[in-house]
Amino acid sequence: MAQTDTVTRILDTAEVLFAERGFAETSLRTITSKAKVNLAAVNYHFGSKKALIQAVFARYLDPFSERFHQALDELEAQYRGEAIPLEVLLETLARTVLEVPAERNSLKVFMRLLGLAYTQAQGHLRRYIQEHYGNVFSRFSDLVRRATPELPEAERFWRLHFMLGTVIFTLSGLDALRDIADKDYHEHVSVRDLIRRLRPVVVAGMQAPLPDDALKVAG
Amino acid sequence: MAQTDTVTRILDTAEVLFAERGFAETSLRTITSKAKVNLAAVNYHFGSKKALIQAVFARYLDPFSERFHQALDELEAQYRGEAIPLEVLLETLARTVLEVPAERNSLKVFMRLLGLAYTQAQGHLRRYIQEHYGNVFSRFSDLVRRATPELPEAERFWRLHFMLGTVIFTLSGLDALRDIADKDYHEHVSVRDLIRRLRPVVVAGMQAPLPDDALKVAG
DNA sequence: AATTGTTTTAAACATTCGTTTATTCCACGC
DNA sequence: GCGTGGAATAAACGAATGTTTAAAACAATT
Repeated sequence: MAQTDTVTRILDTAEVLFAERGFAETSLRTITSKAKVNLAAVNYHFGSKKALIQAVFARYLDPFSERFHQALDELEAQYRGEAIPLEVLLETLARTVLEVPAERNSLKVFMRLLGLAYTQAQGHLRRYIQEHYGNVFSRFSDLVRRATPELPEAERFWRLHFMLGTVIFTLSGLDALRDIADKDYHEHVSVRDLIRRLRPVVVAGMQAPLPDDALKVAG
Repeated sequence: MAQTDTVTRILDTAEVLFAERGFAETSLRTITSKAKVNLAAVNYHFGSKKALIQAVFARYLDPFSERFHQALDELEAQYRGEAIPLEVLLETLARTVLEVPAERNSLKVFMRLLGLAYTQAQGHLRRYIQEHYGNVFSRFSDLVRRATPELPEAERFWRLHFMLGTVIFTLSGLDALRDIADKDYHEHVSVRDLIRRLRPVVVAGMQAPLPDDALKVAG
């Protein structure tokens, strides 16, 4: 075995560079030279750049998916058919998201990658994620439905994505925002600190009063 | 003058392609061929691809900035030194954002571009926007401060960006989300409809209770 | 009609990219 | 020791990119 496995070194380097610059802006040559690995190694071990991108995501999402399913199993057993409160669901989601990358101290990278998955073109990535991890989102989404029976179907769908936007946007653009915050408010925030701030905002957003029906149909 | 001005045709085509695929993924050859314009025209009229990207943004943000300043002038005159209520500020912001691209029916494109400006690498773009339009944000941000005196400085800063994330993330990923919503809920939403849904969520998020101080200092 | 300055055009340029090839290296089993 | 097979390497390939060049086309002025 080399000093560290070549595959691991590629993944470690790639995820950081992808998170910093995006996929198209990160060349295989940049990755392999920074990882001190031969250029051809990526195609040898992963097959293509697309496959490397997917592998980077899988390394986070596989453990996340497994742990989150497990955590939801426990919650469902605990609540025995009753609806699980929204705060508990959100808390569990947050805890799992925090746990997974904690071992490698890469929470920031993970968040940024999630943001990229949504905003970057890369149709193959969206398909890959949808195909491999769509059921986790479905399950969570069903539980949220039972926790917020007062919300109309569509309203809940949109609010979930509003909140997803809040979290991913903030945490994925964290570095830039933190620079401003440091400068203007002399208060250095950690990711965990931010999540503490996010919680009441997300809960309040989900439970906001329904919009009035004016202008319901519009062009 | 050609059928339509070459510069305009380039801008019209570029903004749509940028919004669809991002900046790095859109080549000058794709733009110029779709715009039925010679490849060299971009470098002749704009100087470089970077300058073209900035010009695309300026065409939206210049009118936006002007109108928004003007709207805030009127509000300040109307409230004569009193604090302008948060709802009014948000309403004014939303109205201006809706007005600017309305003339070209390009609200979706505008929103997507805003999202890209935040999430794509393109350091030059962030610098350009900060430099040219930073004062509009500052002014708005000051008015929000006066409207929410109960919020600690830093908390308000972060909540503003939480809400910015909600809006930009949702509207810039609109097409993908709308596909799902159409399929699952048979309810087709317009951008204006979404903004109607967004309003109570944003207001509630800004006015959410403060987070408890547990774990205030964390790694 | 000739001249001027601007715009358009086709072609080439120099890089950079992802991928492939052919070779070398190296550990392991026989 | 020898051969075998997986891994690493250097080099090249073909395609695509942003940019530049130099000539042609055009419009307006005198």
